[in-house]
Amino acid sequence: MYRTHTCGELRAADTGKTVTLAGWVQKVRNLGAMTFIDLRDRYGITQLVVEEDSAADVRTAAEQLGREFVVQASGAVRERSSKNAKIPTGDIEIKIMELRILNHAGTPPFTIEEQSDGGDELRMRYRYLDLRRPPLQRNIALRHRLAQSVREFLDGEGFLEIETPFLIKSTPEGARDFVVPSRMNPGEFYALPQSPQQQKQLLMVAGYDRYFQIVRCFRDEDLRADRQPEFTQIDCEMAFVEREDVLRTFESMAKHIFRSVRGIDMGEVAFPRITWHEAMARYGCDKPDVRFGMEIDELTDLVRGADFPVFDAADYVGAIVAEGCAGYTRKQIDELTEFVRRPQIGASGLVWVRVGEDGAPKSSVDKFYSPEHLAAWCERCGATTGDLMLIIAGERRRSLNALCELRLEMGERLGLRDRNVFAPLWVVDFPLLEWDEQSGRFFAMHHPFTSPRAEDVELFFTDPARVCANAYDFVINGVELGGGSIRIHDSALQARMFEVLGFTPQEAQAQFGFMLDAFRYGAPPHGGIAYGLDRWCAVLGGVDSIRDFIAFPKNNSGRDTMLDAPSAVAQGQLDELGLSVIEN
RNA sequence: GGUGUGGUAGUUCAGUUGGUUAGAAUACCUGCCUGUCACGCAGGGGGUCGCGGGUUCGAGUCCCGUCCAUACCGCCA
Repeated sequence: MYRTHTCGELRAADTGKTVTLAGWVQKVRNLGAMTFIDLRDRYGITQLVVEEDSAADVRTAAEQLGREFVVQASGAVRERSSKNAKIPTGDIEIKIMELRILNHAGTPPFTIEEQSDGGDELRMRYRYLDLRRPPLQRNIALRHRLAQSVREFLDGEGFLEIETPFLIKSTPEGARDFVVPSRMNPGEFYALPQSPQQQKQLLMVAGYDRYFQIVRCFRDEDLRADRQPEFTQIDCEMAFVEREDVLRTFESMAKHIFRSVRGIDMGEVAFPRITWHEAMARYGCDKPDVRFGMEIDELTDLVRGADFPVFDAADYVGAIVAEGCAGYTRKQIDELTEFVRRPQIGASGLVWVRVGEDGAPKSSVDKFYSPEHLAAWCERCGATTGDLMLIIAGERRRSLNALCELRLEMGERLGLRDRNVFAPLWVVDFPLLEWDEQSGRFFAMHHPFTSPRAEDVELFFTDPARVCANAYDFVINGVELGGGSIRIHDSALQARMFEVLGFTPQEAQAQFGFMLDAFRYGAPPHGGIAYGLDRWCAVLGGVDSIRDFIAFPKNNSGRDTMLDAPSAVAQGQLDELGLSVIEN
């Protein structure tokens, strides 16, 4: 037996026990006649002591120790003469009677501590060392608890966890597929699933009316802090349900998760819902952070005809009000102007109105607008004494996006985005289709199996651009944690969808024939949702990046720097697959 | 594909207007030390300043190119 206890569990009550611990040497403090060794495992740190009266072989072994050596130590638990309140085991130490070096270790390239001194790149290359650090261990444990909590809840609701294949068929819609060449079928390729969408719908046809899977998904697109080429979905689907059933079920799941992972009781009240159009108008984006107000108000109708060319030329003028910010200095406002003019935000400028102590508004456009004008704007936006109104004008979509970013920035500056506050929200009634100028065709905003709202089905055959989808996104704190829809289960409606998307019936049959066939044999009404497990982790952990919750993530270029993947393969492998690589 | 930021000791970083032998902290090595827990004290070793080119009497510093990392935009049904 390598150990009787872990390094995190011994307390003063264990005094006198003879124990054996095993772990990694965190630190050796040699004071001459006595040596203290901090022994670490994932449960904690326990102090070991070697003294002058210790056996010679113990003292010899202790002298050889270096950081991250793997050792086994036996001895008696005793109370410390000077206690350490910083660690849970700080009241005791182990007087070593036997010390066995189980393995030597080279000096690690960075310190294995709460706060490491290693940069991202280095820690990624030595991920197994980074994973020894307590913050990462906590993250990985949080991920585990989340997954357990999900299984617990869904199992209780009668969902079956069913595995679906990773080697499937490539489809041209949506994100790029990772493709896998087939040796037995030269010149042909599998694709890795972007999600098990089709399979889960087929499971509904197959009668498994409540399905879920915690499943890896793959998308060959560029990465972000919250996007990895392989990521994990909590994929769920239900049959014989309407939107309301799905929202209610998964609202309960969200509450269950918060309770079991964070100990937060979100109460009985239903999560707020907002339509997509409303979200765009009030927050400028489809995943609003509703931890704070500062909503957008449109001023377009109030600003026309005052010979201010910028506003007259704009097809949209909108504003947010930063409460109590009338005292912002020229420098601070210049900073905000710089912020909204950054290319990725793309506003051309920022107009401000300050409401002074006397209640009189002053603005950067006083030349063009009377105090009455400004007062009308203030009334529209609800700006009162001490407030700062920030106005952006231009093309509608772009200006709303800029206002959205500005709102988030101001929320951050004003401390309104507390990481321990969670504001969940359903965004519903997304447009079904998006017109793409470049290719001159519609694309499904969600995916081509998304059903129109019942009331829009007729419109779908006459004016598809105006149709709303029976789709919903789950958003917390401005992060899209999941999305889903009620699916099409009617083959005529599905055929119409492919027609609108510009597929000929032959193309639709070639790509999705198995779905269309299946729908001819009794598809029940069904719908579902898929959550990003990694993003759930990040939100619950209060951080922006999902990488710290993935044991072995990819870097920004999609590389695994530890494995050095992707990499070239041997010519023989290529020959077998009937592939050749073009050098450039 | 694009924009911003960064790349100097094992590591985290500083490095002025282009000017002597490129510094600090930490880690590492050696010695001393009986209550440390960021142990302390004394000493020591450690550098292709990402790479290539250019300007210059002289480049870590300026210019061009390139690679890598990172955040974002495009992209992500």
